[in-house]
Amino acid sequence: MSDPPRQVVRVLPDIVELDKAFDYAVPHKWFADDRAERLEIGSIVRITLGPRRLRGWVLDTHVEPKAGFELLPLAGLTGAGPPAEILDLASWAAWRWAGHLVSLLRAASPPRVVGLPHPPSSPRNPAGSTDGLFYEGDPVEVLRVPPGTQPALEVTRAAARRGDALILVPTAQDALIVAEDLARRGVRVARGSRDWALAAKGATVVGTRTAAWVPMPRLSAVVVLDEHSEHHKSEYTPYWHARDVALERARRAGVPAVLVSPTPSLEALSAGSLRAPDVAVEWRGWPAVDVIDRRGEDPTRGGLFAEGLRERLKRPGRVVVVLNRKGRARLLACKSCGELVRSADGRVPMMLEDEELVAVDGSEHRPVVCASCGFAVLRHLRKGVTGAREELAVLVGEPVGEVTAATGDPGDERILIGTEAVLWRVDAADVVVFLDLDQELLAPRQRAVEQASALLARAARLLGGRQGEGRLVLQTRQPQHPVVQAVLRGDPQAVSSYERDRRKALGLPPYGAQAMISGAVAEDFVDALRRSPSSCDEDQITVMGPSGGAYLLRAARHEPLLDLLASTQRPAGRLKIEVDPLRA
DNA sequence: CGGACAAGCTGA
DNA sequence: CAGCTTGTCCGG
Repeated sequence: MSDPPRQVVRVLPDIVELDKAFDYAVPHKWFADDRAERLEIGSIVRITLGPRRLRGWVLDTHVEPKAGFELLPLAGLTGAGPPAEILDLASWAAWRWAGHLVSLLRAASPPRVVGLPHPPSSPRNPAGSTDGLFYEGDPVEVLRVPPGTQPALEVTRAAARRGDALILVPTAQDALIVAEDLARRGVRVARGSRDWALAAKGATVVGTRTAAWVPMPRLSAVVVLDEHSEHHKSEYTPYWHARDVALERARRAGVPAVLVSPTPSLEALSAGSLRAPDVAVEWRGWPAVDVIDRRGEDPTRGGLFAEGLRERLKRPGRVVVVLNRKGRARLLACKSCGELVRSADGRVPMMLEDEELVAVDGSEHRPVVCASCGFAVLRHLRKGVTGAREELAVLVGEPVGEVTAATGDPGDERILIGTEAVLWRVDAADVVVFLDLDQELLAPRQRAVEQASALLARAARLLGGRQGEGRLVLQTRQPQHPVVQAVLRGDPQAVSSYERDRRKALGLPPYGAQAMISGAVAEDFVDALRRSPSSCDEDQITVMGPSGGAYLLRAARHEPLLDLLASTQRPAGRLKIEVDPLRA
């Protein structure tokens, strides 16, 4: 009927579950104006699909049209989208986190319409001197910096001196601090995806995790601050990690990356080479620590507050008390010797179930007897934040404010108590108390040790380094635990080694691959995986579960597991896949 | 995904 | 057999 199309493009509609591309003709009149010319890979267009008008991304600008097939014309050209190299990066991420490309393209697209095109046009940030902060020829570097100092700004300044740098930070507050610091130094700064168009013209980019996707035509370095922070991980499926996206991006662009953290993750340490400061310097960057060993207490009374805690709370200044009691913390302690009831290897707490002790991960059963002294009477250790607040107010004889993830701004009480959320609601403190550190250390999660370290590092940042008056107070029955010893000595190395050995032995990420599969159709999907020819041969993928409706897949390496997940047809219905889950 | 359409169930 | 539900297929 109509003229044959001069140009055919392939478009991915913005519908997550569809996950299928369609071809359209570029309208003839787009050649009369400049729209055909400005249409490029990643451009955001409007299409007609069945009865619907939808947004979509151009995946390919020159597709061989199928003969004898009438194509619909594109319905409109909306604006700029992720450029070709970001689209490739998003495809890689879709594989890496077993998700739909559409979800990642949403993260990689400008929040508001941006006009076309976006050639690198503006004046360059001068690419200049490299100073010792970037090792040439060592593509990924892990910089361990103690929490109480602020050398992170030195790193971001050094990165910006190299040219356009991508700087990822955990929170909007951090982004503001870094961006203002650089702007004061005359650096052209784009604030993450909110300044998408500016970034696309060429600038140093500072932002939280979505900034990992912003176009940067002249990327020259990548920096991730507090790379260990869970803020860098997406809260929605697919659960992509900005640190890993940024590392892949740096690798592809052939530019150096620096991962900065007081407590580097094993993922970081296995991606690059570690640089730590002098032992004495690092020690000074951690606050003074008070460990209150609760094993020696009279176990018949005890409660949340050890003897001696009251004086520490009476120290002048802001006091923050942390009690993480959201999940079911099921801790038992011996009534005689006070030792926590744990599995034989000491990693997992045990609870009472039908007249016997069962490890919370089900790995062990034994009779109700304390393993350390043989006493057969145990008691529960429990109490929530609200109850604790009232008790604490009585103990110190002054009002105490309560902060949880759900409450608003903290009041003006001198003493605050809350879940770990309280550590993000203030920006400085004179005393931070962990009422029950054992709950963190023994949480039934693979990453419990790393997460506990991260909490302590956050607290340490609020307190400042050892030259100040800040005090970190830890109530625990495990004073010898590597996490406790590490803060005490201001040296996180021991935790890294301990965790590395443990995870290597168990084949846990990053020394192995995992995927947690849940949702209504999890069972169907896992059946399909089992039937897949590639799952039964040499790749050795094991399926565990279901436990609480979720399956856990494990493999020695990521590639075979991710390839299997990507190549298996997903049944219709709710399916959640989390690669290398943080909990579990 | 959301619609179109076909095949199955129900009611009187 | 109308009227409704459920399932499968398809869109360019």
